[in-house]
Amino acid sequence: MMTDIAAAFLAAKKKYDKGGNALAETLSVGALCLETLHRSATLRRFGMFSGPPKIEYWVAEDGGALSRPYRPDLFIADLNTFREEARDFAEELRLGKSDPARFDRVVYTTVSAFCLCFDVWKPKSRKTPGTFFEVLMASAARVRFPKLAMTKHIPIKDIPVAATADALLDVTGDERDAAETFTGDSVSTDLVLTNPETGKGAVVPLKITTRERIVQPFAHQRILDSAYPGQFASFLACISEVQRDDNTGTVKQICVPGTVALFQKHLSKLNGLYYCDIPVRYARPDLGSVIEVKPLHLLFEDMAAHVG
DNA sequence: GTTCGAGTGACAGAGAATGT
DNA sequence: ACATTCTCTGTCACTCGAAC
Repeated sequence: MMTDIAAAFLAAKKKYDKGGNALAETLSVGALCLETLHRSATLRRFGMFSGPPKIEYWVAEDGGALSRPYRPDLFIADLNTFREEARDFAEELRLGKSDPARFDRVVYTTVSAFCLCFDVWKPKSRKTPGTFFEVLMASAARVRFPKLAMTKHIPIKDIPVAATADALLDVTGDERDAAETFTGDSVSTDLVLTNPETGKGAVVPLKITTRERIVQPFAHQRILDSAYPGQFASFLACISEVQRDDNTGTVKQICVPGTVALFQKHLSKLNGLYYCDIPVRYARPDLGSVIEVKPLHLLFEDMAAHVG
């Protein structure tokens, strides 16, 4: 059964890589995952996030293998309901306006169903769920913004290194010459949408979890700020930040609010953090006053506002 | 073939919270 | 007051798959 899911995903990715619109395909993969979970796994309560507020999490289980925790209140468990919601979601994207709750729930369910399948039946494959999230959101963006150019890389051309980086090192003349003539630089991200008319671009790093890589979007934004001042804005899009604690039967939200605030104040400014499932710690006003943390359905609106 | 990036389990140190 | 446990954050090691 995992071969079916993997094959369906591969076909969708292939179409997306070739520049096609793979939204319908990725949503179908989500439905296939949901169907497979109902047929071959048990969906059951796992435990609570300690809060406040307390939040209930469920897991998928098969043959002793447990999935990551998911939120049943955001997860469309019924297959027929999901198919209907997914169809409406795609239609609304085409029209350029989305129902907020539907947007978050469809994305959350599609990605979570895929993750749960991989957690239970192909746990060694760590990278694939993140790629799936990327293909889904990029395909959705392609439908929502047909006029914007879509890439994954931003070339950094002909910018003297001495002018872009802070003068932290007192390099010798030879070293500086070597650095200034290096021209192969490029910022590699998940998704970049650029308006050909205004030249403005939205950079969207897409991550299942930011843990361990949180510095990356800030570093990229900093590079872009010095290479193309005022042109690019970053919108960090994530699903959730949770981890099972099997010792206590609880769910932990893995957050680094101090680090995020520090980077936002002193490294570079992201336009915002966007979550399907905003971690409790990130929803608090002390962090919100430093960086905006919003539900995922506002992502496309905010991107549109930036690129014009 | 090799290299590289993404995601995850595990763990360590600091400091806070709790127990005795 | 002291000891123990918990929480928060940062880091390492590892695997897989994509890219070269």
